[in-house]
Amino acid sequence: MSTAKKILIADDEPDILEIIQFNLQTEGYEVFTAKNGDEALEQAKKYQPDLIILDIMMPGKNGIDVCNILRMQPAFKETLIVFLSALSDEGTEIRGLETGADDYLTKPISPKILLSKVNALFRRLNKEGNNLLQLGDLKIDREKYIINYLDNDIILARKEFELLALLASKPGKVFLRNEILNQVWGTEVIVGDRTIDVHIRKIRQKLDLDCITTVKGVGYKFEL
Amino acid sequence: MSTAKKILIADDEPDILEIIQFNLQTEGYEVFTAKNGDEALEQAKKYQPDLIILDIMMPGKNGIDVCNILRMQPAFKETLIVFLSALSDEGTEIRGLETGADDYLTKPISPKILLSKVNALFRRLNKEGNNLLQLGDLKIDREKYIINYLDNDIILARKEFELLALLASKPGKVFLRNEILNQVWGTEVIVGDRTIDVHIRKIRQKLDLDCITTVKGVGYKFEL
DNA sequence: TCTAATATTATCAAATTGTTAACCACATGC
DNA sequence: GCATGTGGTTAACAATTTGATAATATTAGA
Repeated sequence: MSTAKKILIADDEPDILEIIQFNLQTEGYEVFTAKNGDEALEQAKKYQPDLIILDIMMPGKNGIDVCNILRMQPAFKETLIVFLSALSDEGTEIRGLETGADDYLTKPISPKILLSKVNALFRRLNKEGNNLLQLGDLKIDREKYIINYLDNDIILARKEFELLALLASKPGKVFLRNEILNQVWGTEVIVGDRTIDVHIRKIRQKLDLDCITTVKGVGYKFEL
Repeated sequence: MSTAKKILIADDEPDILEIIQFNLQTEGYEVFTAKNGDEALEQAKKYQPDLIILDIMMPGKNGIDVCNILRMQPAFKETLIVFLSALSDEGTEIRGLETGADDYLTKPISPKILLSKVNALFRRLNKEGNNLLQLGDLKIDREKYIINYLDNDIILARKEFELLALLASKPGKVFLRNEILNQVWGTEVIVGDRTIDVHIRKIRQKLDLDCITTVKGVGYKFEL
């Protein structure tokens, strides 16, 4: 598990700052605050947050200025930036987004919705790359279509791979033969009784690892 | 330059569909539309859009259902999904975002703002600022259309280049034949079964480097 | 023990991909 | 206008892999 995500909030209204801070902390985020644009820049440099929530109207440098300054620096090219403003006119919102922000939210906003939006942003950000199951020494990469056991790549044919991926998607769960047929073969195709067995056999053989258990009369399950 | 980004819009109000379609097309996006949930699923499967804009209240399957169904399929795990709804109650919005959507917009919305939001989403998604890929001894310059291997320039034809550039954009990832067709050939053109193979063959030949692996029944992947 | 369920093995047809050559469209230079 | 070259697609066939089945052996459990 990675360390908690860091969020910096900049707003000149202490009340709002506090409410948001409380809600985000409750959700497990590490939160920093700033009361104006210059403080926001300082804090950003100091803590390198993963997400910055910027009010637009602040004394001194406003939010858009801050965003511009940040986006010019390589260190903040990829940082998530969200505006949170009472200004809801079209021009400002468009300008805000074109500055390179990832979202533009308008006050008043429910803390829960803010939280959902923040979660959605992080969800998208983290989606980069990793589509793989890690099960002990066994790695199943759906994107690369590779099984890796103890650093050895194992080549499975399509059906074999899909079957193993299915079983391994819920370790311990017993998949009925019907479920397996539906998931791997689809509902249209009809195949004989022994087809599943044969594929299971091939997986067991290639993996050389006792990880698929037969539950007689029911189905199969994956377990290390 | 890669092909235009594809956007699918699903809404049961023809007027809205048309306005949004027009605005997005003007901006250079390739737009598909659907009048209800089921149609949205069909179109999504058919065109593999980069972004899907879903109305929530639609006859038959509603937007949230559609999102749920899409997110369960590997092919749509990474697709951008945005809700656009007249429902502005907190519960729905939160549920929408937790379903795995990237944003939740409320009607009425100014076309310009929608455009800005869409642009912002694509901006974040495309980490590609770098027009040249460096992969071991292989350099791919998307701007100049030049491949260089061990200091030798290799001339590839356009389709060959785009195909290689696509595969190399995510080393290791297996690109389905469908994905390849959509990305390199576009959705309008229909080409025969062997076309991809022939191009792959030409690349392999010109590159004289074993970097493209066949995953039978699935697709191709680039790997050094 | 006895039986139904599963494992194993070999085999073969079907599906998938590789390879080559031919064809057409289009651009280029003469 | 005419040869020439290039890029892109397809057709035809070869090579390969896959996955289903049949036949048989083995096992778990009532």
